[in-house]
Order: sequence, then C-alpha cells, then structure tokens
Amino acid sequence: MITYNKPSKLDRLYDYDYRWSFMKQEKKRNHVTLQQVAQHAGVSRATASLAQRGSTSISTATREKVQAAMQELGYVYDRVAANLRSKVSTTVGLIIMELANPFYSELLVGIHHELDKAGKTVILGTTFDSYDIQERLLSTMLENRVGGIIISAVPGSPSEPIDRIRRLGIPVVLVGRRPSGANGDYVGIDNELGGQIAVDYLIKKWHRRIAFVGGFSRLSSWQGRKKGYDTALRLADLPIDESLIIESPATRQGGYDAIQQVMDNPNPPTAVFCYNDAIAIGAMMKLDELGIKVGHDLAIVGFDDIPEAAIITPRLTTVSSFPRLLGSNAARLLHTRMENPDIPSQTIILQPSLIIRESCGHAKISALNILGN
Amino acid sequence: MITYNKPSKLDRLYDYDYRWSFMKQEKKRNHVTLQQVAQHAGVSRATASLAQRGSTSISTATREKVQAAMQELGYVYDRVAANLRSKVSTTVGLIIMELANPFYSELLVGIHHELDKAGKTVILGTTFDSYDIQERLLSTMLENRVGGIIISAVPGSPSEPIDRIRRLGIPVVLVGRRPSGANGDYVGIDNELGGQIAVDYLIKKWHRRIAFVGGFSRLSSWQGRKKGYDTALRLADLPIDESLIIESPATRQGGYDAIQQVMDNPNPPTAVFCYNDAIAIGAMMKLDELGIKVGHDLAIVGFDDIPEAAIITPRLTTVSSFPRLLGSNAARLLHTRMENPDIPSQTIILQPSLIIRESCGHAKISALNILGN
DNA sequence: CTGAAAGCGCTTACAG
DNA sequence: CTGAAAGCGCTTACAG
Repeated sequence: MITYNKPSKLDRLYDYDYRWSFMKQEKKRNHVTLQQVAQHAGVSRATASLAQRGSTSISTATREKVQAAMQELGYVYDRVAANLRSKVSTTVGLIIMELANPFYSELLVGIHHELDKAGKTVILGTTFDSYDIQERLLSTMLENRVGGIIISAVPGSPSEPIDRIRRLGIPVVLVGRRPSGANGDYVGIDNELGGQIAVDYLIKKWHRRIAFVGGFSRLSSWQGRKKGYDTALRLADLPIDESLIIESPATRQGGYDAIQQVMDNPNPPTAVFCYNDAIAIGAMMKLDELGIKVGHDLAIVGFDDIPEAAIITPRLTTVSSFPRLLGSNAARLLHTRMENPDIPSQTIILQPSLIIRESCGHAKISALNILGN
Repeated sequence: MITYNKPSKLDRLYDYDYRWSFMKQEKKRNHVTLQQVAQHAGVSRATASLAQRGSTSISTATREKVQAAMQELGYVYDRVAANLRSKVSTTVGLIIMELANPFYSELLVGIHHELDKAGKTVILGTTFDSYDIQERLLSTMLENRVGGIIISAVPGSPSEPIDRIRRLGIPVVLVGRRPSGANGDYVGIDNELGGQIAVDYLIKKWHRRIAFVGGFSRLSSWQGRKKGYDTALRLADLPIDESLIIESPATRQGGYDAIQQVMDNPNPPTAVFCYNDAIAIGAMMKLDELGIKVGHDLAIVGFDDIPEAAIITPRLTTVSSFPRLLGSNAARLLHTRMENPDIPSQTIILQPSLIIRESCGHAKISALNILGN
C-alpha cells in the first residue's frame, strides 16, 4: 500500500494506522526495516533476508509472503548495511582532472555507462591537477569503502599512493595518464602513434617546418606525442628544431597565447601540431585576429576530436583519442579485476586515428561526419 | 608506519610483524579496525572513536596516543559504518538526462563543486529521458541511503515519485525541469523571459516572421520559452503562425532535420529562435549545405550558450542559461534543506541573458568573449 | 575524562 | 526449508 498519489480515504487511513504501529516501536522515523518485514510476514529475519535476495533455498510460498510484506510496508532495502555486513562494495571511485573538458566528460560517459550496467555506482572526484586534492580524494574514497578506483593521475605524481591503495586490496585502473614507474592495469591510447600519424600527414602535405604546441612535458601523454612527432620527422630526414616546441597550459587560453610565440619565430613554421583540440582552437582564434588563414597560410592538426573540432571554421583536422571507448574499457577492466583479483595485470592501448577535415587544406566532407549527438 | 615506498629492510620487517599480530585475530584481510587502534593505544573503542573525530571531551594526551596508533597501524576510517550507526548520510543522488551534453555536464560541474565543499559525495544517474530508468535510479539511490536528491525530471513524469521520496524524509531539489503539479524546492531559469528577450531582439532587428524550432511541447522549459515567444510577438502586434512552430529532438540531428521543414514553408521566416544551441548548430549545418547564409539571409538565436556556440561560424547569438550557476544553487539549496528540513520550500529562478554574437547580423566582438576554459 | 553495553540494518555460518 | 545467535565497524547514551 504505497500508492500515495490518489488513494481512497480508506486506503490512506489503513496505511497510516498500519505504519504507525511500527513507528511506535521505532519512535524515530518512518523507516521500515527488514526486521519489521519479517515480523509482518511471520518469518525470521534471516529468512526474510534470503527471500528478498531471491535465494533458491526459500520456498515459493514464503518468498511470496515476504514480498507481499515488503510491498505493504513500503520497504526500502538498505544496501549500505548489507554491504557492510557482507564485506562487499558496489561503489567505485573515479578521479579525473576536471569535468568542463569534453575529453573527460566523454570519458566519464563511457565509464559510467559501463559501470551502471554492472550495478555499480560511481563516486566522482576532480583534481584540477593538484596533487594535494588527489590525495584528499583518495582518502575520501577509501573511507567510503570503494571497491575499486579508476584514476587519471595528476601529472608528475609518484606511483606510491597507487601502490599503497593496491596493497590495501583495492584494485586500481589507470586511465589516460600513467605515472612514471607505475605498473598494474592501465588503459590508454597510443600517444606516440597519434603524434606520428598527425605529423606524418603534415609531412605528406609537403610541410617541412612543423611546430609542436601546448601541453607540458611532464605529462606522459605529452611525452608520447612528442616522441611520435620526433619519429615522423626523423623518418622523413627532417631536423628537429627546439624553437618550434612550445609548452603551454592545455586550454584555449594556452593555445591563444602560445601561437603568438610560434609566429614570432624569425623562421615561422608552415604547420602546427597541437597537443590537444582546446589549444588548437585557441590558436585558431588568435590566428584569425592576426589575419592568418588556417588551411591556407598555416596548417593545424589537433588531438582528441572534441565536438568543437567539427564545428569550428575551418573544421579541425585532428587525432581522435576515443575517450568514451577509453572509459568503457577502463570500467570493464576494473570490473574484471574486482571479480578476479589475481589475474595478471593488463595494459590496453587503443589506436588513435586521424580525422581529416579542413584545417590543413581543403577536403570534401559530408555532413555525416560532423553530426552526432 | 605506512611508508611502503622506500622503507629500510628493518622498517618493513617491523611493519609486517606488527600487522601480522592483528591479522591473526582477523584472519581475513589486512584491514585495520578502530577496535585494533583502541587496543594498540590502550583505550576503549568509544574513546578511540571520540578521539578520531576530535571530540573536545578527550584529553590531549589520549588523543595523541590514539592518533599515533592510527598512523602506525595505517588505519582507514570507515565512514560507511559510521554513517550507518549514526543514521546520517554524506551522499546525494543526482539524476539528469545525459552527460554528453554541455548543459548537463556544466550543471554537474556546479553541483559537484558545491557538494564537494560540503564534504558530500554524489551518486550519478542518467535517464536518457526514460521514465523507467528514472524509477530504477531513484530506487537504487534510496537503497544507497542518499541523504538528498537533485533531479532534472524526465519530461511528462508525474510528481508522484518525488512526493513519495520526500515522504520518506529525503529532501529533493528539482532543477531545470519541473513536473507539472510538483511543488517543493526548485531551481531553474526564467524560460519565459529567455524566450521573450530572444524574440524581442529579433523583432528589434526588423524581423516579422520568426519561427520557433526544436524541443518538445511536453517539456516545461519548452512551454516557458514558447510563452516568451508568444509574449514578444503579441507585444509587437505580430500574429502567431502555428506553421512556424516545429518540434524536434533537442539535438543537432533534430535541428538539421527540422530546419528543412521550416525552409519548405511556402512563406518562410526570416529569423529562427531555436529551443537550444544543439538544434541551432544542426540547423546551421543544414543551412550551410543549402547555401543559405546565416546572419545574412536568415537570423538565428539559440539557447544555453554551450561552448560550441562561441566557436561556430558565424558565432551564435544565444540566451545563456548559466548551467553551472544553476548547479551550484541547486546544491546549496539541497544542503540547506538537509540541515534544516522544516524551512518552507524555495523556488530560485535565475535570469537568463542574451549573448549577442554574429548569427543575427554583424556585431563587433572581442576575443575575450569567446575564450574561457 | 573514560569504559562497558547496546544497537544501526543487514548477512553468515550453524543447527535442526 | 527455516530460526537463533553472532557479527560487519562504527557511535550513542549512560555510568562513573
């Protein structure tokens, strides 16, 4: 009798009186407990518990009695208490840099969707790349008894905190960024390959001076992309000019500022490979102000393929890092690990791919490429 | 002695032996309990509990002894058990439509940031506008003992589920969308005003036939924006032409398809007010294909001010709905309600504002308007 | 200022 | 197939 919306007067009275008889016992809140369900169904607490979980060692008749009692009393299962007793956990922690970045929100979509299917709930934490915040989040998550953690670690953070958590028996999956020296489960993309295909594409378009702009060299993903950049140049017998490597925050503002430095170079490049799309977009804005036509005067390639990349004019050619896929893989790996703590560590590396649009010169595209969502 | 990273051989041995003495008792996992801390500090469990929470009724000497013991044993506080016993909850549930939509991810940013400050963790659920999923999520959250819920309800959903939850003593804050008949705490924007300022702006630019495109009339936000549209037309003595009201999914694809219908009108409009930016962007893509120049041949206004709006060419004039602010207000309101269940219901309505860019004709803008992030 | 006992809501052996 | 008892890790009155 939990039909509160349009009950007859009788229903409501019945309901009220009925619950009141229990509230007198509990004296506190109208919170129905399994004890009360059992009592109402005329069975023991243990039996009610088994019945509620659908155990096969309970007769159908009893199960139905218990179910009816749960309905009538408006019972709400207390999963928290159950988890405490049975020493399981249905929550997992997720630690990322921030949410206001399509890469991470897409990562979250992938992770959340996959974990949801497995009946797990996620506790979210954002570090804004602060090591102290990361430490605090990890503690909070441990206190909240997470059954596992997925983390995109703060750049430059040691592997110690992660090892410590693993030693507590809590599985950890690293995603996207891997602290140097960290081992164990990892899901990421092949940054080196990504950098290489981007720069290789520019070289094939006859560019000879190519800058690498944005991001910080302490990021493992930066190092990978840079390595790919180096490789592509080396394979083409092109020199590496350190004055064309500009670091900056991985934001629009960062790109807006950094591109100025690039263009101030006495011998400016004809193409720019950006650490990510946000930087590429910021750079394009500045270039627009400077009257430099991207796709004509200067070629640009980004990284990530965020939604804005398909929208900006000219549309941005970029390396897709498939964040959603990254997320679902990380979630699946964590899930496997939680069920099976003793299987050997896994490393999953996704292959990025080049999405060719307009920012390196014209290309025919159909609207299908740019729709979505 | 939880310094596992680079311990001397002696440290490690000591540590191991020490913990082993407890593991023998527990026999299961190397999980340190408050009981063990108390024992090691030579106090009772109650005293250790008080000390850990920094109670003032514990002497400094005792507190320090306990703290030392926690350090040495590597104690991890079990907030879940504590919450169970003390009947409090530090988690709140958040139910939104989806994450892969900048409006909602920004909303999440605002909510998460604010709740984090208050030491609460959020359990996330996405409905994809399915009523059944919403019901399932609500149940899951109740089972997980959330202390409150923030929900952007599925369109057309009755207020019954929400009332039911409130009756269980769990505060609910509605955000953005309000089911008809629902009362209680609500945070939203003034959709009517938003629609009115958008259409009013178009009228001031001498448009006389203005379409309203996208979204579904069952959404309370659609109804609000439509009402503002009507009001603006009425105040200008312009007729309302039902053939210019086109519903569609609130996505890029929806806008892409809907704008075709609009242009097929025997007497097509000169301006379009879109239900949201995603629709406006989809429409702009289609118009580009049709060779219709937005800002010249046709004026467009969006709603939400998502990041893409500042990036697309021409840059989209739109009504900002301040999702992040919406989120932080909702979180703060929920927090107030949780601390103080008996204060009267509040309704917070934020004022939208028109962000003038280029899609209704030229305007000078500085790069400062379009940077950010 | 500190301790012994009871209990939060559930599940897990163990009998029968 | 079902029940009585013990316990998950913590906190809350209640004595002293």
